[in-house]
Amino acid sequence: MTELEKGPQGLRRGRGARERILGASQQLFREQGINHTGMDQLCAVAQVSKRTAYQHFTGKDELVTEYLRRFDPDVMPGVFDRTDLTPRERLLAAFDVPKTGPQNLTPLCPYIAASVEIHDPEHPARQQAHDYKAAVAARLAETAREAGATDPEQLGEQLALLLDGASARTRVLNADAFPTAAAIAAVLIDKAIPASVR
Amino acid sequence: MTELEKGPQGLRRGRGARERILGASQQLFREQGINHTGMDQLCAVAQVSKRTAYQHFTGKDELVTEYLRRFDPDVMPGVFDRTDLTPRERLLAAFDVPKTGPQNLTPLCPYIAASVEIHDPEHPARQQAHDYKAAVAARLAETAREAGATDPEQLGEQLALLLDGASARTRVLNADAFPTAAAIAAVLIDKAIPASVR
DNA sequence: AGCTATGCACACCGATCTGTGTACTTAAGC
DNA sequence: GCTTAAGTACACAGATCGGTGTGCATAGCT
Repeated sequence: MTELEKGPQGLRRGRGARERILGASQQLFREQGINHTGMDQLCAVAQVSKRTAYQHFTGKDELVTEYLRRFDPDVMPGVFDRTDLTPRERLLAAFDVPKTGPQNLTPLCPYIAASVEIHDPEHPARQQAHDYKAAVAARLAETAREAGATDPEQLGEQLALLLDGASARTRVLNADAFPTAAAIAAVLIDKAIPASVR
Repeated sequence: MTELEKGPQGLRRGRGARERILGASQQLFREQGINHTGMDQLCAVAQVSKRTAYQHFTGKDELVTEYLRRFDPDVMPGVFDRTDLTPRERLLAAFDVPKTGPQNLTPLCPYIAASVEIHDPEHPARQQAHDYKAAVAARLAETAREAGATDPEQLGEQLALLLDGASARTRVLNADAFPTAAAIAAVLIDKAIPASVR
């Protein structure tokens, strides 16, 4: 993808130091948060020297931003590409998120986490989070339109809010809040789609 | 309130160092987050020597916990004590939160912020957050029962999720998400209260 | 072989963090 | 005036933070 794979001279050394750094970021930022993960530990997990890390990224800020950008290509994988489901089923499938965190819980959305951990609203990572959340709402609205909703944009924004609420609440309460959100979603979807379409 | 106001010997010195420390916490933790607020800065704002701060609190952890505990007594002031409103109106009033943050936005709920900033689920501050959120849901459920909802507990949990979603989403998008949440709430409330009661 | 880009190991910098040790000051009660 | 509790000022410890400088090893291309 990047220009690094085919430099003027080869660079097969570590077979992708950048990948390992971003992989370690994904693991550590999720497990311990962004602020509590030092560059030393991150480089140790990535099996990369600190010097190399700072040759790939100008600083931790850029690394965090790139870490968030990595989720962009696949906005909610396993939801919108489920062509075997009806649009309505796809909207509900968005609330069936994998529970890969501790206590068999869904880990906090990394974009919410970053937006809370990083206080500066002008930080590029915050911008990434903003863009991603807007993209999710747009995808939901698009699917809502397919499902025949009268006001797809509104429904998309509503469902997006439910997802964020479930994510945040799951973290605070240490209990799965997505079923509650899904129940609300079902109500909103049924209300937004006129009976004639069903 | 505390045993400090009337010690064996007087202690009018600073007229409540503890209060000033907690006041500074409230301001700084909100404005810059918990992790990005050092004890030095906090003590400077509170006009208290660092030595005194550590005589009132065993450490920053205890200070953070106490800072959160301070919100407990008044769970959502200006909502549940509005006797001039019907129970239904009170439920909707919960979404009419003051916008005291930057850009005329509602600042992120301090309990969500603490739950994200503090990674350890066993941290007493996390427990505080858990208890508070459970208390809010209980209060909402109680009011829902007054309003005649068929399943008050469910409605309370749903509305609590909406509040958390609005708070988190406002932070991520830098845009007020509470109107959207209030619209959903209105739908849920109307659906939960049988027509015969209205 | 020689050049060059990439990466590593390791020491190191300055800043900042939580938390303490020490000696001095102030106010209240006896 | 003496004692005692509370607070202050200030230096400092120990750790960690993000980030750099330096010298050396390695791999691919020409």
